[in-house]
Amino acid sequence: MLTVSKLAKMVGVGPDTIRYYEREGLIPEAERTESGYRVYDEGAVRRLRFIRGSQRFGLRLKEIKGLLEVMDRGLCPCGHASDLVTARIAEIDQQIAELRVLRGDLARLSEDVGPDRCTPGVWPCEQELIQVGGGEDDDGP
Amino acid sequence: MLTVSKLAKMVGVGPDTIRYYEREGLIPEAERTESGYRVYDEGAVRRLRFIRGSQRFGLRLKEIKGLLEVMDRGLCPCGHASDLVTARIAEIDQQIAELRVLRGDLARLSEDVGPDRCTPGVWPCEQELIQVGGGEDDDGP
DNA sequence: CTTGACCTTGGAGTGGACTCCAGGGTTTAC
DNA sequence: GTAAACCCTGGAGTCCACTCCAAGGTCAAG
Repeated sequence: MLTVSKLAKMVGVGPDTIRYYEREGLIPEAERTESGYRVYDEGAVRRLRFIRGSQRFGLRLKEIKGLLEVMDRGLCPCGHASDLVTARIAEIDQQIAELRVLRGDLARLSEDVGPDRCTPGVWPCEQELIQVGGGEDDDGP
Repeated sequence: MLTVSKLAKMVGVGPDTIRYYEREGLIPEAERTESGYRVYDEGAVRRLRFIRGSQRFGLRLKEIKGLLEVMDRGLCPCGHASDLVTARIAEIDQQIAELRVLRGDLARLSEDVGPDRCTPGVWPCEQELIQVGGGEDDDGP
């Protein structure tokens, strides 16, 4: 019989996290001892590992909850999971693309701006950072 | 003479954002009209453009505040800015690397798991998502 | 003179996933 | 028998950069 912090240790989270997952409905309300302590079995370990594993793949608790609800109805969540994963891949590609652009901008910036670039009375980085056209001035309705 | 929302429009932010920056000390307390309205000049436009420009480069308000404080002391912030930018580049490289790993994992996952992969009584994605070794069991102190 | 668009303030809410707290009760080890 | 280490609860705090709110004051157009 597992107490909350033994379970926590087994899956590599804090006890508060488990209580939080319970509050959020990701795991069912735990059985209790006479004195009110939560008790868990191997099923809880599996469930928590599933949650943590899904998180490692960048799924959000809300989405994981959806997956678990499908499983709790006895259905296979693979189709649903596959959709989530496909969507996440697209998001990641998007994110990587954005980061690459940003990285390019930063690299250019760091060439132009440095400790040895300072000119009396002028702050090169200010110009670089302001970047003309910074204001998205509305061009009238 | 610019009111808060005219200034806001000029730099492409909401008026609340400007008041927020003031509260946070990124811009000095604005001059006021007799009736207490904030009034701004071109300097405020420059300052806000600097803030927004720095944000586009992924700098955090706290860091930007640091840059502005250097500038307010009459010094060139380029060295400091250059450090921040270098650090940010490293962070971004790290982030891109992590995202690439994650993307690879997800791609593999989505090959293994799909609507047509379901086997009666078995949920392929559960195994895939659990990933053996999920628990960072402590191996003793 | 009225209407509506602005301005003021302090404070609360957002999202995501925890994390920590006080003020109790319980169990375990010595 | 007592001290340490656990458990419980509800609620608040964390980070970040806003964003929205109510309740009131002010200003410009017609």
